[in-house]
Amino acid sequence: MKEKKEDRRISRTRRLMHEALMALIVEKGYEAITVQDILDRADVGRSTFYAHFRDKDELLLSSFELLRTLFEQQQQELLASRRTGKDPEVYFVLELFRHTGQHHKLYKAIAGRQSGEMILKYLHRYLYNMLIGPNTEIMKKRKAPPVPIEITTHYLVSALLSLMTWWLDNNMPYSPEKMDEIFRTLTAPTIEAAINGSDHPAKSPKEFYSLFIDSDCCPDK
Amino acid sequence: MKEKKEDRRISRTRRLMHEALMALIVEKGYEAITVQDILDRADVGRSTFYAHFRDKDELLLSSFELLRTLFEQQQQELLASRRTGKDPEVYFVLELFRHTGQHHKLYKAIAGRQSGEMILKYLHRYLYNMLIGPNTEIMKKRKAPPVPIEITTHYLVSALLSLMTWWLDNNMPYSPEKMDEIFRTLTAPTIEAAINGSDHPAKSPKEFYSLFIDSDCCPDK
DNA sequence: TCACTAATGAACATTGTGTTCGATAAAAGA
DNA sequence: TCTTTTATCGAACACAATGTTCATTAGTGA
Repeated sequence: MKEKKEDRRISRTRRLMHEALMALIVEKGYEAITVQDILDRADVGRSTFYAHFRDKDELLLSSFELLRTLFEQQQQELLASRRTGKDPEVYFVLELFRHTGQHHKLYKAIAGRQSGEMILKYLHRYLYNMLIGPNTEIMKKRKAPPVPIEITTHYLVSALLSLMTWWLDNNMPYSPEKMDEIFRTLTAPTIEAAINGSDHPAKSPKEFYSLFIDSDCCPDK
Repeated sequence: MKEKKEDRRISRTRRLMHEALMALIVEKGYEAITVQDILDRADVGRSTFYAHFRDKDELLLSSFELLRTLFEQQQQELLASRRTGKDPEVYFVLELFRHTGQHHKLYKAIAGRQSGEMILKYLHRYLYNMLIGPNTEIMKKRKAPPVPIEITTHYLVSALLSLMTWWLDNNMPYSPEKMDEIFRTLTAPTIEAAINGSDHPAKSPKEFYSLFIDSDCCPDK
């Protein structure tokens, strides 16, 4: 059943503070926000703030946790509802882009350019830990990879986050489905090369740079 | 030749402040540093600091510019010395990894985990602007790419920076040459797919995820 | 040597932080 | 509805850090 023990005043205060923070991040960027700004916007007393959170960072982290829980619950429901269907798969990255599109205002405040650096590091670690287990499992059954698994995982998480923040910071000019397709286009060949092993070895520097430089010579400056 | 107009006291003071900042970043992280910390470490007066820099950020940015100038000068010299040789190519990413290895203490302070988020954004923009021009040039001569060039460029810069910071934060367990090879292994197939156009279209989500899930059937083809 | 100017250090106003506590108002429980 | 509980208020406080000012000191270049 419901664990509805929480005082109405508590939820109200916390909601007001979270809303104030989200609005302020979009307006002036996380670093520039003072606790006083949050108090004024949320119309909440100073001591009330410190009764709930140690500081600004803890409030932001709490907002992030709220969003993460929302996403994970939705994933669970999706997984349950599809278990009986013909296609039981839930594609993590696609669903993440969809969830981001659905709650883009929250995501923009929490994971966008204006948010605190701390959150992006936290997100990175969260996704990294999510991937490193399965990835290591896979590696046990394959031949030795040309690139260490920790690096590949780190790389893939950075790649996903870079697409995500680009998308948010450019006001989401593409659909979640398109972004997922872009992600797959950009990373699939990398994954095949780095995890499953490639038929051909790495290109030499010369070959590699010719991808950029085009047939004419002349490296810039 | 020399523009040696600068007062010895000025260079001395600036050097002391830069050194103090670098040491403090490694010790306690950029965000935790106060101006007072820098003054104590550099043994410099309060008003002297503000005579040189508006704030902490400007000092860090100045350190970054020093390093960037060092790198660019070295690149110019390298380019000049090799112009007469048999291999006139200077490979940017390889040279960047080499320079990083050579000055790893500075790079770790300025571009590592402990540094300010601001600098990484700055670096990202710097590298992005460096690549977006040539990339767009190339695109004019090719067929329409499956992924917009801005996204691919953003993606590649993030990928390079993620490898760079991983390398620094893990005490550089590989040689610059190895890191360059890893970079090429991970990005070359992506570049071919995204910039030069791919023979085969993006994998479907199902195919894509089977790269990870490692079902019994083999995801070749 | 001398004119110049960078560095000093102490004082100061200002802003933001985080804590405390009695009074008040709103909620939960009977 | 009445009572008990407790979250919030608001004002005061000590503290830490910022950024400015200015008269004084001392190092520099010519």
